[in-house]
Amino acid sequence: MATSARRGPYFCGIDAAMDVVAGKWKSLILWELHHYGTRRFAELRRGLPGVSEKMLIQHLREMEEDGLVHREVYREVPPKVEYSLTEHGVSLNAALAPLGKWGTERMRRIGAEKVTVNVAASVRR
Amino acid sequence: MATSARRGPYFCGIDAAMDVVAGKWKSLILWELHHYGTRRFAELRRGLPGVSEKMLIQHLREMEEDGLVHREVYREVPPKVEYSLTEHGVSLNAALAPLGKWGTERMRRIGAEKVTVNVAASVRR
DNA sequence: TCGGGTACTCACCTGTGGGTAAGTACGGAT
DNA sequence: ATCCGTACTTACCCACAGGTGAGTACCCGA
Repeated sequence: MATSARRGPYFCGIDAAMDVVAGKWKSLILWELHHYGTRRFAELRRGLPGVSEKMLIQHLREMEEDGLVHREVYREVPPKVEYSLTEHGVSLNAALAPLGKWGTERMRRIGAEKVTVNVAASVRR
Repeated sequence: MATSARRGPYFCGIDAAMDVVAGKWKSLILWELHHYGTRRFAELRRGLPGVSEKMLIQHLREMEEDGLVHREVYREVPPKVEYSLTEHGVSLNAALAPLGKWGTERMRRIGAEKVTVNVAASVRR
């Protein structure tokens, strides 16, 4: 994978911000961590119906590199790892809030559906 | 191309907003149109050093579909087309402002460079 | 007459983002 | 004895985002 850069050069601030948020699940991870404060790997996986474990880890690692996410490992058996937002992650999440509002408004306008979380299915597997 | 959907379903507002902004140049087009009010195709191309004409058009068409951009054609020779933001485009741009600030701060933190616009080169070709 | 500028369209190609599926090491429950 | 759950890692595969380069129809300036 060679741990892609995400260090510019950028055209502008939006460009730089989009770079760390780009990725199918990153904004959702951000939201999930903000909402719950602290989450374990499997909790995140269940909270984001449809993520593959590979992408979840990859995104978490990148967000850690980018200083958005803190990773706390408890040397236990079975393994336990807790993820949480750093100060930068929290501020990024705050900066995304107006965008979220705009998006919600857009969903209303175009009558988009929300993802139907088939809880039964996602728990089953 | 089959004009991809961008109509959800979405997990949340951010998801819905990211969907219309996703694309290497869209946020920059938004900024450019916001800054200048109205821009012609070739002006945009020159304003975004590195865009391919194909992507510029494709993005503009999608943003028009999404109701962010207005396209005004003047039936002249040589052709003249003016692009500008719609009300929704303007509000999206406003919603992106805090994100832009955050990104600018991040650039400062990590010491990222700005894209060096080699004007000579981009004019030459 | 040639080149450059307008705004595109079309065909082709490649890199990579993201998905699938299996494997690992360990303990507890059934 | 087997399966489930923890948190991953690895290998493989494919769709598609985005780039390249050429073509179009017209006019203007050198």
